[in-house]
Amino acid sequence: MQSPTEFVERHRPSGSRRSGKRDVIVGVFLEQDGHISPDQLVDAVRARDSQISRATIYRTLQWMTEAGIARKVDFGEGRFRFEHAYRHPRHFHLICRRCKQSFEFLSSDIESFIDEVAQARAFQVEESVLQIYGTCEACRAGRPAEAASPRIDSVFARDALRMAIATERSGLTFYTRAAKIARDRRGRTLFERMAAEEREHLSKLEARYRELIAADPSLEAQPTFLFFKGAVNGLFAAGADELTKKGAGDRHALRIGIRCERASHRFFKRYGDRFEESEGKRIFLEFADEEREHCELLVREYRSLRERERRGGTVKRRPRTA
Amino acid sequence: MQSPTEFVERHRPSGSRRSGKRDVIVGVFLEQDGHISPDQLVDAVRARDSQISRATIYRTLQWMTEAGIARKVDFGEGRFRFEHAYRHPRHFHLICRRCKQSFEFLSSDIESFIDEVAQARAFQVEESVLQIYGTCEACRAGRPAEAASPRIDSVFARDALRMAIATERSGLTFYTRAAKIARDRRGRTLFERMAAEEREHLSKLEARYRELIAADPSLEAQPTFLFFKGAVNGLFAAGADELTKKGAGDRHALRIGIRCERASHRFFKRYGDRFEESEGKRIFLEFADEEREHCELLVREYRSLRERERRGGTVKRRPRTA
DNA sequence: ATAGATGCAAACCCTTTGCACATTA
DNA sequence: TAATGTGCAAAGGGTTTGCATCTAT
Repeated sequence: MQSPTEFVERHRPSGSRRSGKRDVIVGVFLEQDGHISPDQLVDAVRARDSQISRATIYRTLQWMTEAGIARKVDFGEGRFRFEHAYRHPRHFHLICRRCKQSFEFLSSDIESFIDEVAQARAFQVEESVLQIYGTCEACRAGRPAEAASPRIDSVFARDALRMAIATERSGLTFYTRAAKIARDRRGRTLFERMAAEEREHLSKLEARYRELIAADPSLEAQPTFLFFKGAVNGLFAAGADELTKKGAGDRHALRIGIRCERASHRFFKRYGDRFEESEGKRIFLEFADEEREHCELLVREYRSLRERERRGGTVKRRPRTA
Repeated sequence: MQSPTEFVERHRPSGSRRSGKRDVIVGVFLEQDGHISPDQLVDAVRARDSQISRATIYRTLQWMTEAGIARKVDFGEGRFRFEHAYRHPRHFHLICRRCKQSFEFLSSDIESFIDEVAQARAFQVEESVLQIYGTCEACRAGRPAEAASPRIDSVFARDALRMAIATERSGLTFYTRAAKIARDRRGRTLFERMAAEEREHLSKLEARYRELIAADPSLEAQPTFLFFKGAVNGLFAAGADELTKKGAGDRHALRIGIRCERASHRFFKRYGDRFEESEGKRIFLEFADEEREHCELLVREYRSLRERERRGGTVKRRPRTA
């Protein structure tokens, strides 16, 4: 796992010189969590070190933003705030107007609809900002603001795992059902093997999940960071439905499987790529890899099945290029 | 349909006095479309009338915002912009960073996921801001910015109609299927009647749609304003699916129908209520009313069916309160 | 030696406000 | 007449910048 220093080094632009003051500012900034205003940063920096000018802090904020170390956010307060990107994926915000606290989340569902809208307009998206203003639970209940949650990084990892697990589960359902439905023995064997493999991956992912929770038991109770309802439904669950509806043959089932694995791969890959270095990112990319392997396996089987059909003359339909 | 003057009168707060200058500012403001900055408004106002002080314009903008005539928006430019609410529902924005133009849209899909996220956090939503930054089609193609589209009002009405039509269609499918499946004659008759009614409403809505398009043929080609994929799938389509899956009996089918009509009613009512006075709002509310009537009809039939079952002793299951 | 970093204060931009004056109910 | 609205200029907050000075490469 990447350290803050490595993170900064990786982002440092080539033309720029090292400077003690900037290092202090960047260091202090990375220690903050949440979305701080330049003023807050000035206070925090001055607490640690001597007299650093406000201008330098503004300049360093700009420098960090350009380097990708900081993100400038605007909560409509008439001034900007900054959040750091270290182990901190882009996200949306729920903003309490009473206590000014903000809560972060991501939703692959919302993002996929955003993509859809943009596509309908042939609009090329660079950045999406979603801010939900209102009153948080604590404020409505008259309770004091809650203690800061653990670093978002772990919550993100937790949800990435949950997402992978949910996908793996729907995959398991899919292959189990496919095995039951399969007509020829070889197809059944493959599907059973896939089901077994999903089961194995599943237990690995679950073990990893338990490990994560064991390392920090408070993690489990943290509110969801990554919402992904449609994502999972859209992957294997829909495929499993399709299986039952159409009374599909083996080859058809294979095709559905390939489609699902491919969609799943693409999904996890895309998400993984989008995020800054983090545990969640790694989980996504690893899972994307597994899905790619599954996909290749199915494709090989599909080809071999068609080959056998052709040779054995048992071709039921017109040969079609996948 | 409401005129700008009526609109302003309806929103004028009781304590405030009439004033010629304010009237001019409000008038000029309502003529603008898009999201204008105070500076732009100053220019526009001064072009029409004498010397109105910048301070007055700022004060009037604040006055309009409090009165609900204007909405303050923040595109992260370090200053605010204002858009008027006259025949102009709240919406989300696609913002082109190159030409600074912004495109408006709404998505019931996104909004329902926002609700879901908020609910998971027990967060009470007051306002959601979604801004998608990027490059618009015209800019990417090197074309000049497109001519201003017709007033968003008509596009909104068009999409409200499309949405109602889509819902009506899925309702028609539902009742047609229900009629086919129905076991007893009376149930079949009811479903057939409902199907006929949906068909009639459908043709009315379609006529209205054609009328709208005839009044302004350019309307049809306008990009979607209101996205509603999930909404329609979530209403009758899911109900129709359920019918086939479960091989439901008449009573069950009635229950599903009631649930769908109710969901549909709630959906259109909620949206209608949320919008400012506009043609789209009216369409939503009218449609909500129709769905409520359907719902009542089904409920009456459901009660009578249960009554007959009880009297005739043909009660198949435990009597349960709906 | 030279480009980049820093401090200071002034400038900037957008917006709000105090106060005297004008206007409306 | 009493409460609002208007103009002017000044103040306000947040942010950027010009310029002299310093410092890392």
